[in-house]
Amino acid sequence: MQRPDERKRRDIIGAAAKLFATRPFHEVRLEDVAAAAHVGKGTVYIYFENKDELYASLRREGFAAVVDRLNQQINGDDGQSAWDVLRTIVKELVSFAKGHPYFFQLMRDGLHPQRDQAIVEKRGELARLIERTIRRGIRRGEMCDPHPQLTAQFIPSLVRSAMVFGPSDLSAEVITTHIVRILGGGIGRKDA
Amino acid sequence: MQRPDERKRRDIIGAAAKLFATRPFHEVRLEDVAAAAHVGKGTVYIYFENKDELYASLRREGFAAVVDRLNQQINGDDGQSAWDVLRTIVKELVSFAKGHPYFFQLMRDGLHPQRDQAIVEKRGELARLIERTIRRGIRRGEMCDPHPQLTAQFIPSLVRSAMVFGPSDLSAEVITTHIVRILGGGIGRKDA
Amino acid sequence: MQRPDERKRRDIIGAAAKLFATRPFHEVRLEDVAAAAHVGKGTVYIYFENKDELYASLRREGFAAVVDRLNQQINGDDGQSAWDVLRTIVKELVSFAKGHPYFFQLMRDGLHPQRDQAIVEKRGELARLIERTIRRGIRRGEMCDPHPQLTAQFIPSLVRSAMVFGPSDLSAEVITTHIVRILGGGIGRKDA
Amino acid sequence: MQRPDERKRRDIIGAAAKLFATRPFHEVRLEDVAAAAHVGKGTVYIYFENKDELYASLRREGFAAVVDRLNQQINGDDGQSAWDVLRTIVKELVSFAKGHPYFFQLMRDGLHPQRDQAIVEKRGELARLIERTIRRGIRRGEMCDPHPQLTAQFIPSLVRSAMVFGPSDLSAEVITTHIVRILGGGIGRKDA
DNA sequence: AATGAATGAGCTTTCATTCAT
DNA sequence: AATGAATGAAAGCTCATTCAT
Repeated sequence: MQRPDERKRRDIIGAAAKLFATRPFHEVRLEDVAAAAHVGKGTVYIYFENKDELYASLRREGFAAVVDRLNQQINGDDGQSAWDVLRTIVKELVSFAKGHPYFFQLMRDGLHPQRDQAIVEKRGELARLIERTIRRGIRRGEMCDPHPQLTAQFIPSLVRSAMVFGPSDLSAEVITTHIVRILGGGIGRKDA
Repeated sequence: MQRPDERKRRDIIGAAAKLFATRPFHEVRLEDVAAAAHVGKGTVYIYFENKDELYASLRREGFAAVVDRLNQQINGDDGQSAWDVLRTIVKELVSFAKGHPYFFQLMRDGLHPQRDQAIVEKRGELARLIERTIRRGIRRGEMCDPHPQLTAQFIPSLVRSAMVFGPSDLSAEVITTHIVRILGGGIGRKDA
Repeated sequence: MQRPDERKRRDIIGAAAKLFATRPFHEVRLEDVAAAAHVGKGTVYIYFENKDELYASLRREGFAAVVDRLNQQINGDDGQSAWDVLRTIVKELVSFAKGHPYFFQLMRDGLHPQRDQAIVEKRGELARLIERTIRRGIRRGEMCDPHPQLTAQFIPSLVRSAMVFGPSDLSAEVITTHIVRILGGGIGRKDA
Repeated sequence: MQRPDERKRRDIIGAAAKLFATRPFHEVRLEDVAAAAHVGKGTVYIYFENKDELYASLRREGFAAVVDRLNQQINGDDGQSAWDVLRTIVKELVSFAKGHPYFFQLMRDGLHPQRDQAIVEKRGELARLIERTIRRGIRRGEMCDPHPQLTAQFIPSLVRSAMVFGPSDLSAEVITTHIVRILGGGIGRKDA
């Protein structure tokens, strides 16, 4: 007697992530997802209610993974400056994006939007995490930002932008540095 | 590309833009587009080859409109500082986004991506226009940016980000100012 | 510009009736119905919501046709005796059953039962029509029946029974006569 | 046909009877049957070849049970009048129908018909048993029926009709009496 | 023997596209 | 040119059946 297999679920999610990021939703046939995950078509329906649910799970879990990773990286040290934390956040986002090109693209999809409350929730969690860091920076006198909430939304977007539209030969390091640089001082002339 | 009734063509594009921005591609039925444009289903096929072409046209023309507007605003005065130009660009992008929320969301859709070469081309045109401005700023000693190409991609993304995920009660003025402010000096502490 | 075609609807109903009576519901593929009606698969969905609805329509309209025919045959003459009317009813039911072997079988299907209110309604209409005749016979002293409502249900069942399980070589006349004979005097010994 | 656990087999048959009588064949999932019988899905396949076979077994055994019961009731006394026997038959049929509403409905299902030869056989056995009684009545001068074969089919149908479509508050006694009454003398006026 | 996870044939249904009017 | 009825390819999904445990 077999038990539902968590590993199989992850296989399916993985295969789906790849396919959904490769082509638009309606061009991904469930049969292909199943084949890519080396399971039967019906098996997908054991682990996911339907195609929409599979897609939503994908995004939900992608967010959760990022947020978890960020929380781990950040929570430990409390002595860090807000800028250290912000750099860590950007660095993690970029590194995650490089490692999971599929997830990241799906996570910032603005067209399958507010439908799934859990995703909105997760996105908000990420945004709040960033916003909190900025506000801490302001309190500590390290930062100055009249709209930290808006800026918090900007940061993942900058990462996405670099990944999706930017030159493909840039390293994670370069992208991270450039984003932090802009946040730090813009692109105005630097004088001594 | 003159077609029998140019007004009808615009009606269809308008209706399509609204629907495509509201729900994902595969949930937009051509029948809905036709109904929203107050034409018959067959009529859509007189003006557009097929659904994909309609979607591509939409995005292509959206880009063209933005680029045209920017070119008009910028080309006139050549005496302006690069910062003036950049502020104009951001302002125009935000204003266009506010006026055409549908177009703008579609134009930055990262999921139906490099398929249509003409769109990649158009997106590139916009990016180059911005990049050129930054490079001019650098040449004139007004700006300092080791990756102007990347920064050029950032700017429309910031606008999109503000529109799609930002608090919905922000005015165009506020958004513009915030983006320019970050580009100008980041969110670091401002000292005299 | 074509208009929805009532003839096409009847074609589909006809083809469906034949198939649904030939094999059980789940063995009737919509594709076969479409083929038998000489229309495309999608066309069926223009005229009927789905397979269940098609089946229900079939039964609904079958009942309506029988009831209509009976009403026509009966309403005219009011001078007739209740027995004349009852014989007409049986005769019509048998003749309808012989002419529409498919409809009749579907109409008395006891397994797709109370689901569709309209069918229950129609079945009730037929039953009441028969019951009314019996009650009239009782009032006129021509009949004697302590449970006319139950007897009214018996009559279509006798017809169905003869059609579905009876020897297939019996003529409509013989069946009608036998049913009326039983109703008239049972199978007890007839003495002068 | 002894099987490992005869009780389990009966559980499955019982659960299946209930479900198959409640909804049409294609809406009964084997999983539901298994659940209702408190066994695993695979277990059903140990006792029955497949779904069709399960359904057929159900009906076959239902018929066998009825026929057995009737034979027991009848064969004993040979001194009885044909009417006594006929009344016993009707009474047993009604009582069986009340006790096994599921079986009885299925046994007269006209839509899954002549497929299974064994069922046709069983149905024929019941019909012959009744027909024989009528013929005996005729021989003894107690009955008069030009089509005993047809009448034999009528009798179980009348029972089914009363069960499925008749008012649900009628007792077995009333139904039996009414059927026998009709067979005995129809619904014509009774004169001294 | 018993189970229920896995499978995929096969069904229903949708919808882009065609085309007669 | 304009329409929407008609079409059927193609997709999602179900569920009878199998089989590893």
